[in-house]
Amino acid sequence: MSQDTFYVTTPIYYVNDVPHIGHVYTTVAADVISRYMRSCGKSVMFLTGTDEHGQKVEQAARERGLSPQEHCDEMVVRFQHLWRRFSISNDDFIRTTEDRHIAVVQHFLQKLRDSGDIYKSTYSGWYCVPDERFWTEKDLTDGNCPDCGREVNQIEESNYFFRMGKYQEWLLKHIEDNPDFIRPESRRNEMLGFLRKPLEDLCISRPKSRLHWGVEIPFDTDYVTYVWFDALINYVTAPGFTTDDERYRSFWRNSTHLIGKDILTTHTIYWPTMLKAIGEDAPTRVFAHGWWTVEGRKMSKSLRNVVEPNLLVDEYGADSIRYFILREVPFGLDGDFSHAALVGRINSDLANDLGNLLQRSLGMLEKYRNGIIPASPDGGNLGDLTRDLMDRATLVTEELDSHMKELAFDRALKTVWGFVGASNKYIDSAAPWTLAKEGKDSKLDVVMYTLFEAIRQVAVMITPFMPETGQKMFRQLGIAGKKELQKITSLEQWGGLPGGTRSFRGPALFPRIEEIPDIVTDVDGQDESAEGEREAMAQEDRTGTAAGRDNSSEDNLIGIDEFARVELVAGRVLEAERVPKSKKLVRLIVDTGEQRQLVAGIAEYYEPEDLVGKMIAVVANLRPAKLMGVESRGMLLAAHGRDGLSLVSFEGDVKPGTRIK
RNA sequence: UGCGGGGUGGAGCAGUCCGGUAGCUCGUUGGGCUCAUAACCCAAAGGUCGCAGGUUCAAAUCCUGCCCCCGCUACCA
Repeated sequence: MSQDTFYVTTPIYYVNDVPHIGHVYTTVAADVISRYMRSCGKSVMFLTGTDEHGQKVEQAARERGLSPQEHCDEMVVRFQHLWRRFSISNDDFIRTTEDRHIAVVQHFLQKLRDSGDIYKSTYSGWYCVPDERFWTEKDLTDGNCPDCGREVNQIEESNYFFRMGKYQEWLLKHIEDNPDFIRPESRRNEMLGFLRKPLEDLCISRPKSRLHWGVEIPFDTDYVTYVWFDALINYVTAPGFTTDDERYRSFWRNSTHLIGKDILTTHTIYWPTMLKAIGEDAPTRVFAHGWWTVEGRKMSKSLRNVVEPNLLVDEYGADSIRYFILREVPFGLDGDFSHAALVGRINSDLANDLGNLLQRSLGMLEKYRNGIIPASPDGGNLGDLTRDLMDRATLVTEELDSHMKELAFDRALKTVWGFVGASNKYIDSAAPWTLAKEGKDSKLDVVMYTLFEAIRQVAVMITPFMPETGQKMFRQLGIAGKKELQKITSLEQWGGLPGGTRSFRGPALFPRIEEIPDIVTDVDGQDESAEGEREAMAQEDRTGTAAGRDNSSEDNLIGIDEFARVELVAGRVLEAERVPKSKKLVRLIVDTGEQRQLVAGIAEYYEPEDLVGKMIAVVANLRPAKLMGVESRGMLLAAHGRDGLSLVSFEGDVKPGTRIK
């Protein structure tokens, strides 16, 4: 029974996030494996959804003047709509703010409480009021908030903790005994390494005074639960934990979590121990895939519009993108998303190899057999060429299956494309045009039938990856309505395609793309600002509040008020010396009305002694930072390009501390 | 600066753990075919496997040192 079920999940995406290629990647992978398993006749459950609790959501909602729930209801649509565009076939979509989920989280918490695995503890630490964040002693920068540099207060706080440490040995053994639990192997080793250190207990609550928008702890209404604790439980909520036990168990027995490599710890340490503590099994498999760079660079705000998923679908179609992201890079490794590579794949694999195979075959069928696929030749003199192709089909089906079970999507596709190549070669070797010319009708029947059965098998195999394309192919093969002939199960035996089927030649599956579209053209020439944008992006990822303003990325104009916030002053360099062991840093004491210490990365261009006495321009209200242990309060201005660096200076006499506008 | 990843024909990669003809895709060149989306099929050219030492009968692969690139971090234009 359990062998016939298959359960796969994506992470629940943070509802504030702007959907990007990473979200698409995980979700498409989950979709492909789901479609494949269904095609194999399994009972499949495919779950995705959104994580809707937490402070950032609360905050973003407040800024928009909405209730958190209203805010979520609006934001969630961006994911749901995108998944429709990408032909995602999820069976359920869970939102952590749904009653069904909240009930399970509370049940979970109560059960842990009852079994004694939750305890309350008081500790003290440092709290940054404006940031609403808690820091430990060692987080602090010069006694201030490491995030904003502002003052922090020592407070005492009580919270609930889950006795995670108690399960360390069990978990270690579980990982050792189940080599497939954490995949790929490099990630498994990483977690085994992680578990060499003692596993600490996990804080699972937040006082409502700090955070309201969350699942209330059932045994203490002054608290809500930690977002991760809430989020992970979605995986058992959806299949019916506590509400439909039979269904839940049948799916949980064969469960796969697909995740990005950044959330490995939560899924392979927190989650299994949480389940263990309430007497439930760990998920069967957690597979962590890699990250995408874009055009060779880390994804940044400016690059993001280059891979904005909706634009990609507009430009290339969902199937091409689905194919590319799974074909280009082994699942589990990092990869690069470049339009040149994408266009290369589309032209070479999809247009030339696959599309052209169908097109030329249909052309011949029309020419030689009026578009009707001849009857299946019964046994006898098939010839070596035909036999070879049939044998190869069997092998390919088997290979595909083993790759799919391993989630090795790239190899699965390579295998199928090997067969596409063999089919193209079969045409050349069998030379139907010669057979037609020479009037060798029965031989031509054999070749045409073999060819179309091969194409049908290709269509079946690629349908999980490219569902629209699969359907187009079935339509052209004249078997659009014959669902049984579209499933992997129909490949067990050669010859499913009925003779006498009328084909419908349609437009090319994938027209060649001759030029790389101009969504890419703004990629270059942004090097100067790449740094800042990278930072902006990182910031945004953390806060996730960019949704409203993200679409205005072209417009980087600021208002005078915004500029006015930057406090620029003139300053005289009093002292300058190299920061020991640094490559570029110079420590400066500058008189800007008051004396302040700056650290500037200009040592490659200026000798410290030459700087003394110079007037420079300084950003005075920059957040202090520590560079190689030396505090810098402000930043000097300089022009910096490929060919060097030049300090901004003044034309006439200026008094230190003079404001620059 | 620390940690991690990497340097293999024009491009992108595999091979490195477990030494022994250096492989794949794209591109290039030549040929074939004419059914097809200038597509398909065949063939060829093209590589000091980052550098320098060492171990070995034999090193892309093992050892030592060095150089360079990328990511996180760090050294704020």
